[in-house]
Amino acid sequence: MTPGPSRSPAPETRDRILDAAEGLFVEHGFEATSMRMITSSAGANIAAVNYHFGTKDALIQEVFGRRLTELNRQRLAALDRLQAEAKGEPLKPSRIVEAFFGTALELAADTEHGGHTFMRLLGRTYTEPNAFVRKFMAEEYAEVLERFLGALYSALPDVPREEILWRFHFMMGAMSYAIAGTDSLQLFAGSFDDADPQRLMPRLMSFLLGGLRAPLAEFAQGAVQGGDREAA
Amino acid sequence: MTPGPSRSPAPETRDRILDAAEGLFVEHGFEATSMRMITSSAGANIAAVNYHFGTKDALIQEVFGRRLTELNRQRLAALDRLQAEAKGEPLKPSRIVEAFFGTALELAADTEHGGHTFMRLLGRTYTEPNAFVRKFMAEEYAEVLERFLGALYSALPDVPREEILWRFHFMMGAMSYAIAGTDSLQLFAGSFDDADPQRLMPRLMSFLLGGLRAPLAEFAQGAVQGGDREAA
DNA sequence: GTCTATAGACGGATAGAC
DNA sequence: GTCTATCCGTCTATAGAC
Repeated sequence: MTPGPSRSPAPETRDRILDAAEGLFVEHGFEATSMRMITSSAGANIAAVNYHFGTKDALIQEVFGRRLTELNRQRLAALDRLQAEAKGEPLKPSRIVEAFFGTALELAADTEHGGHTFMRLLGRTYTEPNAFVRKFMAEEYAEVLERFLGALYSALPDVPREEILWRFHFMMGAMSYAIAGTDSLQLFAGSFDDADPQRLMPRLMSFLLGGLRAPLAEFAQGAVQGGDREAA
Repeated sequence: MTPGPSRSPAPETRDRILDAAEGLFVEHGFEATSMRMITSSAGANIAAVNYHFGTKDALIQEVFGRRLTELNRQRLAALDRLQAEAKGEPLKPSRIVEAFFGTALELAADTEHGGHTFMRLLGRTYTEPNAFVRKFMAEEYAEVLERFLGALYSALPDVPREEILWRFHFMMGAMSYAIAGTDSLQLFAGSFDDADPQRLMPRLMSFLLGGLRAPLAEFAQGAVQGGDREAA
C-alpha cells in the first residue's frame, strides 16, 4: 500500500521522522502538529514523510505501532510467565496489576530512547477524539485487555465483573496521569519537587492496589478483600 | 477587550455558540474543531463568533469559564461547610474527597444541561497540550487545589505531603477516565453494559478512597491507615 | 531517496452593507 | 446583531526534476 522502503535497510530519515513526530504530537497534539513541523524538526524534506508513510494518518499509526505492539507483547509475556509459574492456581491480583501497569511504567522510565515521551503520548491518546486513532487503539488493545481482564476475573471470583472492569478503567486513568504528571504537575505550583521516576512505580502501585482491593460500595453485596489478602 | 454585548440581555446566539462549541470540542478536540463547524452547528453565522468572543482562544476560555468557575465555587462551598461543621477538628479524608470529586461527578451526571459533556471535556483538557488552555486551567484551579490539598495535609498528618500530592493526582486521573468511560468504554468491547451513571459515584468513591488510604510503598516509612479509620 | 514547486482545500479573522 | 464576501495564511498531498 505505502510505497515505503523494504524492511531491513532502515534509512535513518524514516526513524528521525518518527521520533520528531512522537515528540511534537505529545507537545501539541495530532491536529496542531503539521507535517512541516515534523519534517523541519527531523531535518527532512516535507515530501519525505509522504514518501515513507503516505499520509499523516499512516504516520500517526506507525508512531504508535512501533512501540505499542512491543509493549503489549511484553505485557502478554509477563502474564504468560505468571500463569506458567502458578500452574493452574489463581494469580494474585497484585501480580496481574504489576504485569500490566509495571511493564508500562518501565517503558515510561526510559527517558533516553523516547519511551517516556511515547507513554505520555499514549496516556493522552486514550481519550483522544480522533476517530482513526480510537479505532486503531481499540484493535491494538483488544487481545491484551481480554487476557488481563480474564486473569483478574479468575483472581477475584467474588467481585462482580462490571466492578473489575470499572476499576481497571480507573487504574488506567491513574496511570495516565501518573506518567503525564512527571512533567505536568506544575499545575500544582510550588510545593511540588519530588518527581523522581524511580519512586513513581511503588507510589502508583500501592495506590492502584489500594483502589482495586477497596471494599465495594454499599449497594453492592460482598467485599473485595476475600480475593486477595497479601500485602494487607 | 471583546466587543461583546452587555452582561444582562443574553442574546441566545451567544449561548448556542457556547453549547455547540462545548459539544464539538469534546468530540473532535480544539484544533480539529473549526469556527465554521461551530457556527453552522449553532445555526449562527461565521462572523457571529467573532462578534461575541473576538478570537477562537477567547471562545475556548469562555466555554470553560462559564462552568469551571461555578464548579470550583461549589467545591469550595462544600469544603467550607465541612470545616464549619468540624469546628477545628481534622476532617475525615473521605469527606474531603467527596467534596472535591463528588461535586464534579454530580455535574457529570447532569446530561440535560450539558454538565456531562463539559466534564468529559474537562477530563480531556487536563492533559491538553495547548499552552493557552494549560495556563488558563492552572489559574482556575490554583485556589481550589491549595485549599483541598491543605485540608488533606491536615487530615493525614502522618503521610508525607508528596505522597498526598501524588495520590490526589492519581485520583484526578481515575475521575477523568471514569467520566470519559461512561461513553468511551466501547474500547472494552462486548461485555460492557453497565454504564448507569447512578452507580458511577459509589464505584469511583470506593476506588479513590481505597487508593488514598493504601499502605505506603515499602521504602517509605509509616503507613497511611493511622489517619483515617472510618469505613475500614 | 531527496528535492522544489505548486495544486487545491480549508483555516481564522475582518470589512462593510443592512 | 447579523449577514455576505473576501483577505491571506497554512494545511496536506502530489507532480516531476535530479
